[in-house]
Amino acid sequence: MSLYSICCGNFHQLWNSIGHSCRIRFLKSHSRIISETVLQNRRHKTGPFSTSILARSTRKGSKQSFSNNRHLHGESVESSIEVFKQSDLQHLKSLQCYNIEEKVSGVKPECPATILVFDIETTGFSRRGDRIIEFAVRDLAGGKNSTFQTLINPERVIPNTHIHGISTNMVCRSDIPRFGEFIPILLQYVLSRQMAGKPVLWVAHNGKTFDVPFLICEFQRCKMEMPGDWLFVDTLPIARQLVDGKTKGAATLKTLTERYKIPVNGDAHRAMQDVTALCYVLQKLTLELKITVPQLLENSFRVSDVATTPAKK
DNA sequence: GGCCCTCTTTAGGGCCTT
Repeated sequence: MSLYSICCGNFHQLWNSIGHSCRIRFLKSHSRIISETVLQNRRHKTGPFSTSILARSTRKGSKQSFSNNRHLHGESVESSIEVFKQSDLQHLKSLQCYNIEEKVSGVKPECPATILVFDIETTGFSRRGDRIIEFAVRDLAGGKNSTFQTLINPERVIPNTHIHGISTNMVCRSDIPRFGEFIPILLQYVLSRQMAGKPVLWVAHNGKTFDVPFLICEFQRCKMEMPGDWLFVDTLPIARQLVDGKTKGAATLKTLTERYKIPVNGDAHRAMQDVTALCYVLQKLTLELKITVPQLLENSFRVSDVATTPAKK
């Protein structure tokens, strides 16, 4: 099971929706309209395919590696034509072979997890002294209500408006939820997206040392616990398998969007814009490094794996 | 501030996030 097979139709939508990102201030979901092109393509597709390939990290000294097995579906490849370069498609098609088991059963394998790409905006870099002021997430499965974003009231002056454009007056209002009020809404949203008996896989860029510890500290400050079936993946070490990690700026989200020629519109450093960009980057990274969803799960980390210090009282 | 790399490990510096 690859991200390709999960997201092709959704990424097709993403591609078409760039420039039409959510501008919702508080808890309004963003619906997806299924493309007629994708639907038409799917009507003419053959059964599912899968293949096994050898994939190794080429970055010297990299400690993170992903083993093999990728699964592709004919419909995924075909419906992604408008999203990917012809060279990418040729690469994918060259990997295809019949999976007898799937062909006989005719059952399309389900994704082993709900994959949620997310990003936060904060009042600064310190998870102890700063606060989250915006949260955005996109479910790679797509469909209705697949995106969700909200501003969050930090109950303090925002010193870095020049970074994200979010001012104190925008969030320090009675109609903007505090993080403690936001948590149950987030939990309810995630539950609405979660498949029974399967984990939730959160994806963020530099999430291991920034987004996830920030979230954990906010949960702790509100005396709440994260669900035990939440797993996390950081795209930064994955990207560093492809680029020179010692070169300044080589693995930033901005550089990666430029590397893959991903058009980025809208306000810079806003959470949903970065989420949309990261969705594309994730797809491209996993394609280039031949990383499957099971491999992402195998290399994910849990809350207990993140070193955090208590939030300041 | 954690992670990673190296001119390292008895340390120091750069990257990445807002």
